[in-house]
Amino acid sequence: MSKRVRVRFAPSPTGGLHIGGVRTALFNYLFAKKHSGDFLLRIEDTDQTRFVEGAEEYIIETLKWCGIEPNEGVGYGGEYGPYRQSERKPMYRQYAERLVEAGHAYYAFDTPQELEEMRERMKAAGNPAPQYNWATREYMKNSLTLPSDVVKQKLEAGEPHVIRIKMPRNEEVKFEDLIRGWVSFQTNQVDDKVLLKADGMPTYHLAVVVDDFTMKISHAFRGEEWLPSAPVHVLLYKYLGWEDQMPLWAHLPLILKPDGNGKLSKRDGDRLGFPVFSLDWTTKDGERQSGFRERGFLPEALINFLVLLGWNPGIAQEIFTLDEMVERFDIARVHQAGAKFDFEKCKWFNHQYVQKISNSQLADVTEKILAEKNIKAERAFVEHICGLVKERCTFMNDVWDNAFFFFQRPEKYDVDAVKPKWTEEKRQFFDLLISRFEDLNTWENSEIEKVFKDLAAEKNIKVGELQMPFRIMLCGGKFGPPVFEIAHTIGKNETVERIKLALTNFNF
RNA sequence: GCCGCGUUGGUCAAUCGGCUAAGACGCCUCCCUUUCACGGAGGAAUGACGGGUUCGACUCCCGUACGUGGUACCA
Repeated sequence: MSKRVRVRFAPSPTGGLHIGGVRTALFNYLFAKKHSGDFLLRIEDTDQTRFVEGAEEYIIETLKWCGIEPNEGVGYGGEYGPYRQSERKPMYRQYAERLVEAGHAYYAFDTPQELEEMRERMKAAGNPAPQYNWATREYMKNSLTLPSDVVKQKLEAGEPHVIRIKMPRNEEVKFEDLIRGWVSFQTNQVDDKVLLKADGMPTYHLAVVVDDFTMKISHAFRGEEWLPSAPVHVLLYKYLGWEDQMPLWAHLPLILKPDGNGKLSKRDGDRLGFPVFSLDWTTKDGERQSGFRERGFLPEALINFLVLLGWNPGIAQEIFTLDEMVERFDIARVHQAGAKFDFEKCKWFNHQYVQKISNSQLADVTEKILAEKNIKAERAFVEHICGLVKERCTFMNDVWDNAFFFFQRPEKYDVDAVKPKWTEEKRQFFDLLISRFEDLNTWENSEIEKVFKDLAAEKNIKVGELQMPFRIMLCGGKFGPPVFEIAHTIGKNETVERIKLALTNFNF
């Protein structure tokens, strides 16, 4: 009987949540649902200097928007709280001290300056990345080098100190990663990580194992950037006597920049013109970072795109509902290699999903844009327009760009599309067309087309040669739904007015 | 530098020792449409390199190269 599946998404509230975080949350969610387990949200706010107001709410809102809500944790309650690490502060120290007593950790009194000096000295001696480890700790101020009475005295005097893990010498630490298989490390290569900081807060290393253990986490998924410190966590489970309760690890591949090298960062969005955050976010410096939601993405599309970045069910199908993802998801099929973010493909997914959406939903978004432009329109009309141009929309807020001419007359004309083939005969055709249109009693699509084509035949001009100028008169450019559909939709009077207006402008 | 992880078309990727190497995005051509888009039909484009193991290697092993991550009292 295996234990209940409990997974957690544990972000730090340091700003907007970028899509790498969203994907980590998604994989956790899918795994939890797949195994009828729990999905919890834990906030890792142990670094008080990096805490950002509002970031926690942002994370919760993102999860809600994406439809991958936790069922336990910050904002959701549960039996294993508190779920904010800052609120758990009092419980970490005892574990760190337990480790000290057992000889697996020690007090270190080195000041930041002393640490800096040590590093400078080592660098000067040719070590590019000095560590506080099995070798250097011998020369530092800690409970391993200082006489015990001095240590006791410092502790009692309340001298600032940290607790560091004492990495063993010449040992191999290995564990089986759900995605990568067996991974092993030599302890000599790992430094004596700080477990408890001078301010009494735990570092990530201590907090993640204490919390995962006490919250009964069964599977721990996190980004690949954590792999190098995994041996510290594995050892901590061992030293704390929780080895048999250690969650199964899975280190997720990174999401990389579309161009060049490195992992996707906040900067790449601005540089290449696409969002990397879930929602719009304004930093306290007033810097605005755009989000997928405001950009016009549908959460289902974003999720669908993200689930396939680093995971593949092995079938040709690419469009999945959340339920289908849950059904097919398998952590063992997550890739080992990082994946480059491809905005074109991301847009394709959104286009697919926009096509499925109702005209009414599209109209909701479009009405807001119309309101901003002070344009009033009947709801039914807006919905009809949305239906007409939907297939041309990649984003939810694309309707205006594809349909503005239904709401206002063109402000300029694509003269290059008309001028070269414009003739006096064509002008006469349109003059006549105006009166033919005015004589019409009804204004049906087919009827408009018939009148237009009959007149073209009378004047012996090819219909195709006339349709383009007609389109330019109505829309201003070479785009949009079928012309007769446009004429029908804007109505007879407006159509006639636009022809007249265009004719006065077509002076070539 | 050291350590970890990785490497199938431009990108996402299938393949679990039998490959004439799927599919999707993007790109190109054609058809539809005398617009744009959608849709349809085609096309170009891939196993980093070198050694093994094997009847047979994209698949397994080793080395090299390259990429990526870590190397903080940040997560």
